[in-house]
Order: sequence, then C-alpha cells, then structure tokens
Amino acid sequence: MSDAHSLFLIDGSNQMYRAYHAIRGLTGPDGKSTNAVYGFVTMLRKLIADHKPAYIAAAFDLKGLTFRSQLAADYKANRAAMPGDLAEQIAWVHEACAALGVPVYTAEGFEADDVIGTFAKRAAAQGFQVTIVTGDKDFFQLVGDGIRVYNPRDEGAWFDQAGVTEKFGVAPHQVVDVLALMGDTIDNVAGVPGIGEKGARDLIATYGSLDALLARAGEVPQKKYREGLQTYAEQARQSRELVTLRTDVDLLFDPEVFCYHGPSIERCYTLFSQLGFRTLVTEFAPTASSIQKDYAAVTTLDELESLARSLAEAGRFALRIVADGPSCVRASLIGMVFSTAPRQARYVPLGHEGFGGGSSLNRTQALDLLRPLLEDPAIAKVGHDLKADMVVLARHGVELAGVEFDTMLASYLIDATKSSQQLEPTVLEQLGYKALTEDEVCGKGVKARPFAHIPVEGVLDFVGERVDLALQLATRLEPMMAAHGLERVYRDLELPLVPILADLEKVGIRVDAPTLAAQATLVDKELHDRSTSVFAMAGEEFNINSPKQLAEILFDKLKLPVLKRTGTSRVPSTALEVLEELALAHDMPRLILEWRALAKLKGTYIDALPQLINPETGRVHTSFNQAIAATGRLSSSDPNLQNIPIRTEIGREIRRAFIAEPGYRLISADYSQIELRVLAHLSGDDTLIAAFARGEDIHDRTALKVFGENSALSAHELRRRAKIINYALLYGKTAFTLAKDIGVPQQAAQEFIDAYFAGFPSVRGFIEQTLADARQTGVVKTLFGRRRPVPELTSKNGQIRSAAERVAVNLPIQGTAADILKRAMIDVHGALKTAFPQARMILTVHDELLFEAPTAQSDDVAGLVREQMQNAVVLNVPLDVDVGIGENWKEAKP
DNA sequence: TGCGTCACG
DNA sequence: GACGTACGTGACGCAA
Repeated sequence: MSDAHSLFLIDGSNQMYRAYHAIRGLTGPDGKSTNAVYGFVTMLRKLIADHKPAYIAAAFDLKGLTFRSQLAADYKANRAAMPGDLAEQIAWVHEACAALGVPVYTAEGFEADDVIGTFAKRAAAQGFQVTIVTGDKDFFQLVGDGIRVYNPRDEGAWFDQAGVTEKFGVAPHQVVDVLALMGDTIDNVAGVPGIGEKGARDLIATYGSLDALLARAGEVPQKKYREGLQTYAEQARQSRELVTLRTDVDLLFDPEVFCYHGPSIERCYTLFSQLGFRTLVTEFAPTASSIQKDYAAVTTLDELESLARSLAEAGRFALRIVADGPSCVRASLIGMVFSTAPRQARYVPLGHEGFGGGSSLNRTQALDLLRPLLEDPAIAKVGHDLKADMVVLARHGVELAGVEFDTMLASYLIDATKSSQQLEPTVLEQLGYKALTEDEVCGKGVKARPFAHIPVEGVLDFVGERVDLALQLATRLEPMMAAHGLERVYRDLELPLVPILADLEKVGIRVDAPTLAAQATLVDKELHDRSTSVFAMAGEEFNINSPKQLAEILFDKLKLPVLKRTGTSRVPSTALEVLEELALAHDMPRLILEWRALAKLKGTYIDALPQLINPETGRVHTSFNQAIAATGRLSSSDPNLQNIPIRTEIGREIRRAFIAEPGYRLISADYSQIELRVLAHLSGDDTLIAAFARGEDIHDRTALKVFGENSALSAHELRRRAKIINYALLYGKTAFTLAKDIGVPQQAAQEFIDAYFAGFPSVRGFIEQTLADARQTGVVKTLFGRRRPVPELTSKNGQIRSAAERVAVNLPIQGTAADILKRAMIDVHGALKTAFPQARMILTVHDELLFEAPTAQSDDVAGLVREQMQNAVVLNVPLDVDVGIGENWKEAKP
C-alpha cells in the first residue's frame, strides 16, 4: 500500500461532518464541542498509520457562494445551515491537519470537491496513484486512470473502475449522467422529475450517456420517463453541469508540498492540550529526559554531610522517599532524593542490594545524619504526596516536619475533577513534560522488579525527576492556588490534615481474625442452604455469581420476564431492583438476592479482612486518599474501611470484629444530619433553621410539612418517607425515582416534592442561586472556598446539563460537610494530644470519627471529642454529635 | 481491562 | 413523544 507515488486526497469537509455526527457530546476544557476535531484526528491518524501514504493533502469548502450558484441560483439553498458547534470547530480541524503534517487547501468560489478533482487529475497525469478519501459518491466520476475512492467508514470500501461499476451500476464516466438525471433535492439539483436513482442508472446503462438518451428520448418505453426527458432535457443538461466536478481550478500541484514528513510534535502537543485530548497529549508531549539536567547519586557519608548542609542552607527543598513494598506502612526504604533547584537532584541510595555492595550508604548512619534536617519544622519540605513519605519515614524512626507544600494537594484543590492527581499527568498538564513512569524503570506485571534489585544508575533519572518536577510544579501551582482563592482551604484544612492522616494510617485498627473465622463458617452454611435450593429449582448447578449464567437460568430456562437491560452490553439485568420485582412471582429471585448479599459480605469483608491484618502490628492499616473525591471527601482503600456493612443485621455483625486493644475502648462520634444542617445554613431557610435550633427531629418536621397533620400512615412510616425526601431533594432526585423509593404513584411523589419546596421556600432559592452563580463562573464552591469546575452546565445536551446541575447543587452541601469534618479532625487531634495523649483517632467515615482510648478515660475522651466536633465551625444552626463507647465498633455505634 | 453489582455516607 | 431518572466513593467476580 505504501507505494512511493501514492497520494491521498482527503475530502476534509465531508470527513469533518461525518466525525461530527459519529461522536456526540465530547467537550473540551472550556465546555466547547470538540467532537468533530477528535473524530477527524482519529480518522486521519488511522488512515496514515494503516496506509502510509507518501503524499497527502486535505481540501475543505469555504464559507460563501461558489460558481455553481451562478449556474443555478438556488443551488444548495435547501441545505440546513451548518450547526454552530460544528462551524466553531472548522479552524481547529484545519490546524489539526497542519499539525499532523497534512497541507490544507481551499479555493475561493469552489467546493472542496473541485479542489480534489483538480489535484487528482493533475497528480494522476504525473503518474501518482491517487486515493480520494470521502464518503461522497459524487467522486465516483473521477475514478480510473490512477484514481480511486476510499471510504474510511468501511474498511473494504476501495472503489476502482470495477468497484464503481459494481457499486453504482454504471462506469465512472457515466456517473455524472446518472447524478444529473436523478437530481438531488437537498442540494437543489433539479434532475428530471419522476426519475430516481434506479431509473437513472437503468436509463444510462441502456443508452450509454445523457446526450444519447436525450437524443433518443422518444424511444424510452416508460411513459413517465419519456415525457420527463422530453420536457426537462435542458434542466438535465444544467444539472449535469452542477454535479460535474471541476478539474481545472487554478491551483498548482507541487509534489514537494504534498510529500508527507510526519506530524509536528510541538504543534500537535499544543493543539491537543488546548482541546483537552489527554491520550494524544501524552503521545506528543516532549520528555523531560531530553532536557539537560544535573542528577547525581551520593556515594559517601562525606558527600551526604555536604548535601545535608546545602539543604539546610537552602531552607526549602523537595524530597521523595523511594520505597518497595505492598503499602506505605509495610514499605522498606530504598533511598531518598532531594532537590533545591530546577533540573537538579541528589539521590541518597540506602537499600539497593547486590551490586558489589558499595552503591548504597549505611541506612542507620545516613538517617541519623539527615534526621535533624527532616525533623526541623523551620526547614520547608516540598513534595508530591508527602503523606506517603511521612508514613515510610516514621517506620524508620523519622518524624518528618515542616511539610510546607504538597503539589498533589495543590493540584487537587485547583481541579478536584481530574481523573488522576498523580505526578505524571499533573506534570504533563502543567509543565508539558512526559515524565518517566515507574513501569518504565521497574517493568510491570510479572516482569516487575523492585527498586532494591535495580542498580542506582538505573533509577537515577526516574527518582531525580520525582523531586525535580515536584519542585517545579510547586512554583507553578502556588500562584494558581492563590488566584483561585484556595489558600485558606489549603492552609487551614488540607495541609494540617496530612500528618493526621499519616497518624491514622500508622496506627490502624485492630481486627479480630477468630471472630471473622467464626462468621465465615456460619455464612458458608447459609450460602450452601440457599445455593442447594436454587440449584434444585433450576434443575442444574451453575455459578450464581455469573450475571450471564444467572440470566440464562432466569430468563431462558424459567422464562421470567426481562424487566431491564444493562447499560452498555444490553444483556438482561439481574440487578437488585429487578430481582425484587421478580420475587413477587417466583421463589428463586429472593433466594438469589439473599445468596448475593451473603456472598458479598463474605468475599469483600469476612474473607478479605483477615488477610489484610499487618503481622507486625496485628492491625489493619487502610490508606486515606486525600486527592480523589471531587467533593473534598476523603476516601479509603486497601482496604476500604468506609463501607463496612451496617444497614443489615448480618452485615452489622462484621463490625464486632473491629475491636479495641485490651484495656481500651472504641469511641464512635457521628455528626447528626450534617448535610441537612449545612443546607439550612447555606439556604438560610427560616423553618429549617428554627427546627434545628429547637432540636426538633428534622425528618418529622419534613413529614409534617409534606404530608400534613392528618395522614393515615404511622409516624414511623412518615418519618422514613420524609428522610428519603430530605436527602432526595438535596441532590435533585426526580419524582420518578422518589415514587419507586417510597412506593407511591409518580404523581403523588411530585406532589410531595412540590409540598417540600413550598414548606421550605428558601431551599429552592438556594438551588436557583447556586445554579445561576455556577453558570456565570463555571465553578461551584463550598463554605470554605473549595472549588469544583462544572463546565457541562452549558452543554447543549439536556441530560448532560441536568447531571451537571445536580452536581453543582450537591457540591456546596457534601463538600462543606467534608470541610467541617476535616476541620473537626484537626481540632480533635490537637486537643487529644495535650489532654489525652494515650487516646488516638483511628478512622474517619464522612460524618463519623472513630477513636481508641484507655477504658478509664473513655468517657472523658468522648466528651472532649463531642465538644470539639460540635464547635469545629459556627453555622447558623447548631451541630449535633452522637457519641457511643464500646468494646467493638458495633457496640460503639450510638 | 471493563462491566455489573453492591457495600458505605 | 421518547429518554432517563440522586450525589460521592471502592472492591469483588466474571468474561474477554
């Protein structure tokens, strides 16, 4: 295919339209559509990669009239105007072509088709093998003599002379005659009335050409065709002129210009960054390793002393711990790397093994030498994810102090919706470098080697970049944070939280393996009972956990009705709500649901947790992720301790396995209805505020507002429904789902929603004001100034826009609640340190904090915690905290 | 690796 | 008139 003389001519306008319609809903960082550009770029890159043309160019229509309007004033007058969001992308598409090394041609007064026709003929005459890339059948007229047509939509769609004849029914030279006869209503090519595509093709095939046909019109047997041809002969000739592509446009075919030399990396990088095409940005980014830099390893203690002196003199440096291991709390220290200036780094190897024994320094001596520096709060430390470094260092007896700037947190505060706040993508976005990855240095999968087994020279570039780039990032992100007004949330919340979260991770929580083992035995029996019954009903054994096999049994074998299909694969869904519905008609779905609930508990918690107990501490150490959740919440992983069951009795039993050390108690402290209180504060709704101020039960209050005083339902049921309504309305739930959740008709649900907003009038005002502000600024904020960009608020797609509106309303509420909890954690941590140093915070779950304290102090600790949490912030409603004490987490839950 | 499902606030 | 239908997470097992 990569003929030395192959020339590809791309029908740019045609392919741009196709891309626009094929991809929907893609937008760039500024919320503008990028679908046509993205689709076009994808097409063009695939075309070049697959066919490796030696010469290439693209042609586009220009805005405005062409010579064809002079032939027929109404030519293309019926065409709908180009959609605005496509017109906006034309300049980008041109730039994309140019960046990818494809010259762009247009011609005043002509269409792209004529430009292509001209180049095709001239190139073919010079012996080029020309391929026209288009989905437009009009180009069939040019095929032959070294010219063919290719439609990239369909891989097999190559049209040479034989291909055109087969596809279109006539030879290429007859194509214009067929097009002239059949006309084109959209483009206002008149043709001959009464003759369509099939008629035109048959007539031209029979008579050879339009001229011959018109000359012998009287011989045509079909009356409709005959009369049409006789009446509209002139119109047919004019139509032929319209559909005939010009091959004589005043353009020079210069092979030098058309010769393909590959893309301009810089231009592609700039363009794709602006458009927000992340994968492509990665591909075209320059690598930092191509830049001159000064990275070196420290090989003697003398050198290390001199490094320590220069770091102390600098007063501020970036650092990164290099470590191997399954997690920070179990990591082994391999080295430390420092930087005080751009493109400069010094690596202190401490654990590289087996390379003549001389490459690593003595760990104890080195740490002793560095300790004063690392523990000095007056020397500022910069890094990316410093919590991880703190946890590793603490294992080696070093308490890192002076944490001053964490680039991961800064990046997170600037845009919490980014898919990753890792160093590489952040550096790529902010500095335009493609940093080395751990995979490139260590390998991945089965081939991965630990740092300890790689020589120092092998890791130097990678580890050097870690600190060098972090320091450079800090310089760039600090002013950005200030510009967004994020200093307060950074200095008052996120930064002070870093050492606290490190403490929580280090301390962990005690989990009792025998308790879980006993539960495993019980649950196994329950699972077995249910699967036996299910298999009996099915008449065969199968894997209940396989949605596919389960669907076959339920829907094929038992012929139960398919109520819903899954999102992308459109297979029959076996989700909870579906099975609950089916359970009304058959016994198996209920058993399946019970089996699933038990299997979930066993697999995710009962069996998994014992394996995560750290043998050194006998405790489970989760990781808290401070830069994941778009709302400012923390998340927990490996294991996730924020989703331990509580809603069902059997699930709640698992919390018995989370226990206090002997002589200690667990203390659980929950904020009561914190999000509704935040709503009361933010909306200023008098009714809500008054209810909270009087200490009323807010769900009862809503029940009264929504259902009135004379409802027939029990107080308990009213409260249950009101609770659903309270939280539902907070997030923009619709009547449809509310109806399902509380089991009433949709119309009744709508009436409840209306009654709610009537009862709390300021809540609606708050929602509307939040949305109005967000539309204007493109971001939403919490009470503490945390921000979240919501570019989709201006989307033309109603569904995307609605989702963005719900996000925009949710953020100030969920995010402010998260801010309050973070503030409380900082206050409580500080207060405990002085008053009860033996007590420690061990877990945080969105509106709950868990502590472990000596039994004798537990009441006092509980009181202090409660006090600190209630006074973490001052709102115009009180914050209420429920506290409980127990030997295990279940007992401690208030 | 992506998807379906389900645990939590 | 059809479509989809509440926010935020993380983990497991299956199927490809």
